[in-house]
Amino acid sequence: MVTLAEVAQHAGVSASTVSYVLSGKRSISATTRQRVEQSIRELGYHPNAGARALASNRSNIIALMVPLRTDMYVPVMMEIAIAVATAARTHGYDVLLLTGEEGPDAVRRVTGSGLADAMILMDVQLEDERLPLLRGSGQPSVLIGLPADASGLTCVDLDWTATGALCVEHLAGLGHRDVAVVGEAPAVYERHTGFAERTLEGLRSRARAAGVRLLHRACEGGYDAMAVTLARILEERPGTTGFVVQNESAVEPLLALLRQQGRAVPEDVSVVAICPDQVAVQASVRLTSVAIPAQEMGRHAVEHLVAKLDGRGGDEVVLLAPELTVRASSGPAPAAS
Amino acid sequence: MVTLAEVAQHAGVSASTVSYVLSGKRSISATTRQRVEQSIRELGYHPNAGARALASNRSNIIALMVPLRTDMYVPVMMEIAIAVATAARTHGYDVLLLTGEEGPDAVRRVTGSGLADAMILMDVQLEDERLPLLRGSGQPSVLIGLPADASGLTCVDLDWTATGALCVEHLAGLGHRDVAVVGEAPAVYERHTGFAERTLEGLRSRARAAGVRLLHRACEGGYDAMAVTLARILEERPGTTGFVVQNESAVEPLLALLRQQGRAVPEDVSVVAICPDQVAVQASVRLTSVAIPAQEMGRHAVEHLVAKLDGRGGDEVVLLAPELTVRASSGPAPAAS
DNA sequence: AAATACTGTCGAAGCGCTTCGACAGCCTAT
DNA sequence: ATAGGCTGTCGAAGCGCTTCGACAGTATTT
Repeated sequence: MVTLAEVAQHAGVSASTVSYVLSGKRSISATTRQRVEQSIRELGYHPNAGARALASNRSNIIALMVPLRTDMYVPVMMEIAIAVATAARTHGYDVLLLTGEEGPDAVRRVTGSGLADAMILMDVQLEDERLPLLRGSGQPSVLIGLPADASGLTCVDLDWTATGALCVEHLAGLGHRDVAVVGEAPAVYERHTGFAERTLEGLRSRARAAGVRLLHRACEGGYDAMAVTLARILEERPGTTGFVVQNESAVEPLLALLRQQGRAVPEDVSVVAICPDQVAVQASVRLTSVAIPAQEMGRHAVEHLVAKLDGRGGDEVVLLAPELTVRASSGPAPAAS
Repeated sequence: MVTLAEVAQHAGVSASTVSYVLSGKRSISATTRQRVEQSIRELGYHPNAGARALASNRSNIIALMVPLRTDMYVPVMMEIAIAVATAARTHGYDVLLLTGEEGPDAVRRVTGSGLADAMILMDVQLEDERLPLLRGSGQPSVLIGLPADASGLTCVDLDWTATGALCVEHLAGLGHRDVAVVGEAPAVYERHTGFAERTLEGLRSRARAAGVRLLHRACEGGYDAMAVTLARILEERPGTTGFVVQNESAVEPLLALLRQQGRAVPEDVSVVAICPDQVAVQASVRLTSVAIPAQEMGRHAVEHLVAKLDGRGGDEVVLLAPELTVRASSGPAPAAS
């Protein structure tokens, strides 16, 4: 293992000079700099992470806490995680992957040990037990998701309320008067996941304003669960002509079931999905959808975190505006029978 | 930030004693141990990761390199990543998330800086440019995936050759004589990803042995691409009654297309998928499938890595035996028309 | 020409921990 | 009783880096 001292000796300068070349914190003459850089290259020197962290009190690591459960949105999580890792690297940070398993303890551990300089939390609940700790620790952090009380915290999220409203607006504009919402698994609502509840809120309030009857049903996803859910929806509201689906694993089953029942999409029934674009275009019918901008959320989170670490910018809630893309799954409501 | 020295003072012992209590590397009397542990709790002490890494030359971090591209198997990747993180924690390790983006440089960086004690590589190509580096670095590592030359390396993977064989065997046993394989995206084959090529090998050799005609087509996935692929398959082999699908995003489109063409599953056509169980049971037809044991692979990788770090066990190739679960998508071949 | 301000470099201290050798006190075997 | 072996604890060195203050040398100002 090559050390700073060896580089210094090889270049004929002192260790501190090499350090300053590396960090740029003091001016160094061009000739010295070049000589040092040359030595670094020749020797294949890499600064030792531990020593650096100890001396500078900075680890250059960002902790990313992902949910352990894989009952929802796996590809979205993955996309965010990769976006975070990639964005972090462009700022010289590495990413430590924490699973939700340890829960709040992980926050304590990472904060206490100086393992990471900052944290990004995903899958935030409305009342999340990690938040008091985070507020108390003084550790820079960004949430992906929006808790009930965001004071003193920086959050990045899609504007789910607006997302819900947008879906209803689209369907209402096409003349649909009975709209059913196929939601996430019941467990998601039970643990008061912000995005699910907010979407519902947006759906409902816009439905009220637009005179649309709205029926919401949680759904586990998968073919069988969707079959049951659909049957119950149609029993209760036989005149349903519009569907909003916020559950990736219910989309394809729903389309299959509708087809099977002889309901044509979009002629008889319109479907709007809330899902990543990739899912929307790969479905058996190109779906009109509101995209979940996973990459953008990950990138935003990192940018804000880095800003905080650099002493720029403070707490803030960033809500990304939803965008609805019209594809082949939605059209005018059929003439009332 | 509480330090070792403060704990020592609080407990009325020397710093080294506290250190030995923590590491258990020397015997400590019960009373002293308890007093120290008490102080640690009272003060809320957490060892500083950087200092520890510097002094012990061990970071207690495992680097996990995941592919950047998300063109395949995203949920599988995520599941492996989470399994790795979880398993690593039970051994006292944290996981650093590296994306493939940096490529071989990431290996150099992590190895050189002592950021991580070991690496796990995913998405290994048959001829992977990271491998020579890894061999040279002497850094303990485990691959998830199997390169062409595994000498001097530890690898964990599903036995894809056997997986392919198993699929054909199942269909052949049911009397199918014309089997089509819907594979991964062409790019996956072009970059010589081990699992894809090995599966094909297994499919082909067993088909030959069983007298089954096999037609393989790469497929991007998604509805449109699957439609084109299916049309070409049926044009070339109109008598096809069995399908093997190794592409998550082609499964549901294929089922939809078959339905649409009036081909009943499993009466007219049998489908065997290679996918995680969760996908198989959530599909619109419960799929006969060979499971991809993501969790198990992640766990195995960590166990082997930890063994290496502890000086136990050496290089080894672990191939997990595939298991085929019969569900509702496969049945006897229809009587020849 | 003297005073002042930069610029570029160095030496040394110190970050918080692990670990080695030393050693005091005690127990066991001769 | 004495040598030898354990046990439990301590002090000190050192891991590789950053950073502060010092300072020599040169440039700028008065």
